[in-house]
Amino acid sequence: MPELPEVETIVRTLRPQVAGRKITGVQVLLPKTLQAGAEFLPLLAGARIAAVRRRAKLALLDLEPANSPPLVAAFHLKMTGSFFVHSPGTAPLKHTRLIFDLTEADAAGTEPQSQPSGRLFFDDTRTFGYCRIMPHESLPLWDFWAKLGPEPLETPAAELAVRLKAGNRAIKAAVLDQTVLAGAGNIYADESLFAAGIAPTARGREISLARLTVLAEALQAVLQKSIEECGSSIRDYRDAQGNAGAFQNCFAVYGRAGQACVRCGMPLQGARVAGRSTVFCPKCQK
DNA sequence: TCCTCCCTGTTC
DNA sequence: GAACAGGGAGGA
Repeated sequence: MPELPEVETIVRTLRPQVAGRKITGVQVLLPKTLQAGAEFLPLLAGARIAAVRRRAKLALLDLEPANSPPLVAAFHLKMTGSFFVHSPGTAPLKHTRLIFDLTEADAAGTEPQSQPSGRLFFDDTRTFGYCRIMPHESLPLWDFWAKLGPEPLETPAAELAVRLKAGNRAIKAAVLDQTVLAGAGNIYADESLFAAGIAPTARGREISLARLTVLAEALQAVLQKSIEECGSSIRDYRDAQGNAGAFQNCFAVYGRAGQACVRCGMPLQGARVAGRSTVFCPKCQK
């Protein structure tokens, strides 16, 4: 379940492995994974990977085809998407959905080498993830992209607080809503609500702006800390070098229903909020 | 605003 | 062999 810190870690570990290299070919092993942009596949042979970046929970490859305008490949990893660079000739794995064959990084002005020197695999066990290829200039026209809220780590907490206050739903639903702020998922929603002492079911409208600012700051802190720990590895998350993160060792509430609250010792409570499994402390969170 | 569904591997 | 994990689309 890559959320913002995990996708950021994946992008950081993928970047040095593929940036500057050229694509020599693409294999689509599961058609539905390529959710849009199949018509651009013929342009990819010879395209240079100019940048690897993140927005919200999306991993983006900026591509420069040889003789046409820039493209972007936008990947949503959902729960089980992952990247890994294998040696040339490596056969697809059981859950490999997409393969980009790559050359070595090219020196400026040189022709792309004809021999592939690596294969970028997009693996996705549960097939919820997707890739969309589109012209770079079309990115703002993609509805999901256009509706994304601000990056929580690049936005003042006070501004995030105002956005969280809108609406009358459970505050956890607002934190998870990518149009309110982009990048939080179930883990970081629960962890930030605990850190801020706010019950996940509290209604945004009824929480003071001061407390919502505390929540926004808590979210920023927990995301930042998790990035430093290279994300949370529960079940199968790995970065693009196959390494696990360590932030799961810092969880105060996520996955700890029935265990003692780290603050007051009371048993943590499990519940279902906003359609998601939720853990909170009934005493510390109001 | 809230619920169901998509999907497969793991756990009970 | 059922319950569960969950981001986001789509419908009630």
